[in-house]
Amino acid sequence: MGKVTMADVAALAEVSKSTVSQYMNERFHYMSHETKKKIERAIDELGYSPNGVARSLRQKKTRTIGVIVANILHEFSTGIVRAIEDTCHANDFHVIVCNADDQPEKEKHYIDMLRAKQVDGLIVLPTSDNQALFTQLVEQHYPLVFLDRLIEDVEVNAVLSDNLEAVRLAVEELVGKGYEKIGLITQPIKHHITPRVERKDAYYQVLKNLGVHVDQALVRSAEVDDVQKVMQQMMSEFPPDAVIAGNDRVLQEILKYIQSEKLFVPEKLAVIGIDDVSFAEFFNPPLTTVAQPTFAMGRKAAELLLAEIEDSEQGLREKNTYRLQPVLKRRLSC
Amino acid sequence: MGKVTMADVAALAEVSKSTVSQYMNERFHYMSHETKKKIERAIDELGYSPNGVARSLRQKKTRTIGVIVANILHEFSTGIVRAIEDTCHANDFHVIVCNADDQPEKEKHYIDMLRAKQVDGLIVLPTSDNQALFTQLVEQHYPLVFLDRLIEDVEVNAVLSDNLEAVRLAVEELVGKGYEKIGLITQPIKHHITPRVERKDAYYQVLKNLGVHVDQALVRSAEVDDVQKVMQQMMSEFPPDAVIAGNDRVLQEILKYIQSEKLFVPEKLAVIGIDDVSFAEFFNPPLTTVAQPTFAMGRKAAELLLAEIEDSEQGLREKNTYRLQPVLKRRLSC
DNA sequence: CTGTTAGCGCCTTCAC
DNA sequence: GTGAAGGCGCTAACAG
Repeated sequence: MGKVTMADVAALAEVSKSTVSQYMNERFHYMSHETKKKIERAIDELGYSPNGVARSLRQKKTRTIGVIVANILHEFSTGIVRAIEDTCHANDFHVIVCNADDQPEKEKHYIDMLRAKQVDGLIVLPTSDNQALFTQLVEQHYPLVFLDRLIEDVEVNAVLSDNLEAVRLAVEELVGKGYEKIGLITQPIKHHITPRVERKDAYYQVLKNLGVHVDQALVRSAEVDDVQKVMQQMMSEFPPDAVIAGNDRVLQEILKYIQSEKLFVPEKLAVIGIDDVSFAEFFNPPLTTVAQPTFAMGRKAAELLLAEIEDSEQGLREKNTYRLQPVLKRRLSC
Repeated sequence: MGKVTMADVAALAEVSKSTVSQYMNERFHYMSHETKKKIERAIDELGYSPNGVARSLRQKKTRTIGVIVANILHEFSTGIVRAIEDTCHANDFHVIVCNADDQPEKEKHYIDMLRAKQVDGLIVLPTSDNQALFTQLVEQHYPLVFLDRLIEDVEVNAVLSDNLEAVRLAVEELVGKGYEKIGLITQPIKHHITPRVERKDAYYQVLKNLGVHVDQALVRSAEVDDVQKVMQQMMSEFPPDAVIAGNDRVLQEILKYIQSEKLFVPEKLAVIGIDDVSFAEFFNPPLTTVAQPTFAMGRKAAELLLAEIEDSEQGLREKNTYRLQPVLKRRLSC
């Protein structure tokens, strides 16, 4: 019943609070079978359940972590969050999820609130170049892991997908099938949004290695709302025979464009998306994609964070960036 | 940092802890401008930030709520969670999200953990008929709101979509367009999974009102993994000319079946989904759906819960079930 | 094996 | 206007 305290249990069981505490923490090395029974009885007679806040205050551990994503509505974030939650649950941790919506102030605000709440650590998909803030966290040895994105000069463990490999898979698939004018559309390239930068760079690099000429007109970046317009332009000015969607959001916009123009896929335009999407399998036609290992990424990040939390030494170790491998899902859109 | 306490601030500002406390809580009714300044200075000199855990212990409020969904990977839950998070954030609350995966034990475990953590309230999409547990919470006046599903005899505020109306919109649209053999596929009907029950009942009722004969062969329930098989059977034994997907998961399976059989939609089979899905708009053909007001539902639930939390009187008021209105999204699949 | 003591960091009367 | 004292519920030495 909420307001039953350890003292009540102790009183009823006729022992002291500390004995009850021992019991609760399963430290009954030498506890007599008898007192154990008495305490047991008292506990369920009163319906006692320990107050986690008091314990947290005492132990300076909350067994809670914070996760800051851009927007949980994005499939990628959802997968990440689910994986983190699972991993934490397995370790008796809880997760507070926050949506920063790519707003630096919101991100900062959440970080402040979470720290005030004494969460034991943070997994963040940094939505902004909030360098100073993160540097400060690092200096204070606050357990922190980055996911999907990196921030320069902030030394933390980070989990990313191998973006070069993702693009390589996509491009080689396309080139292998004989496509020659391969477009790439990404969201706006901003310095700190690692996947966009890396994928674009990879695109050039892979095509170069393959000896394929790249026309600048085929490489475009745009806000989600402008993707259809950009597609339109590209198709009329310098029509590609295949297009790579830089991520799931872009893919959706490309599909809207295709739908509105009633373009045949892949005959008129082949499509390949980076990021697997829930509807890829039964889309018409089924969509070939490069799936990021979302689940594995979330789990890895959670594992790294929990390790940092449980082992304070860990905080001093060298930090790494882990690259997880994407996989090509061959379907029929190219 | 982090270990700076109110005492430190008090010492540096040369006032007492309580004065600092007053300051932190903006209770400077009569505080001299001077001490205010001193405290201010001390605070940012030390980079002080109050310890939420200690405050929570003292105030018996954590400004955190728990949300238990079946699985955050489902679009419906994602939307709900996002709306809840937004509403809570606007009120300076945090949200701990848990995935019960339709497992009663997991649900119970989460509820226990969350209560131990002293969360101020719970929003749950009850995944199981854990009646006793919920009844107990209600008796203890623990702030609790149900979402999407109801549990008999548990008197709490609940937010559901108007399932009768949702089905009515779908059926009338179909009948209006001249379809005569309208199938319905839902996940297994279990007593406590309100939307499934209500939608199926509504289907019968609406068709009856319209004077349309219903053939039992057209009404099927199946686990997600069996939906394709059931479609197969239905199409060969008693082919409908239109099918209503009882929810988003079922819709996806129906679409897989359609994809694998290369059926033309809507010529060969019209499709209408209850639950809007992210890809409906650009699917081929664009899918007509009945959208549940996911966002509004989440927000409403959060508002009800926060009201219960902030106003203890509220807990004694009569509880209601709020029905939010779905809307038909006319596209081209029927 | 169990009890005593002393806080964790904050808030809140109640004096001064 | 400000300070002193006590306590929220639990844990961790240290005695016994």
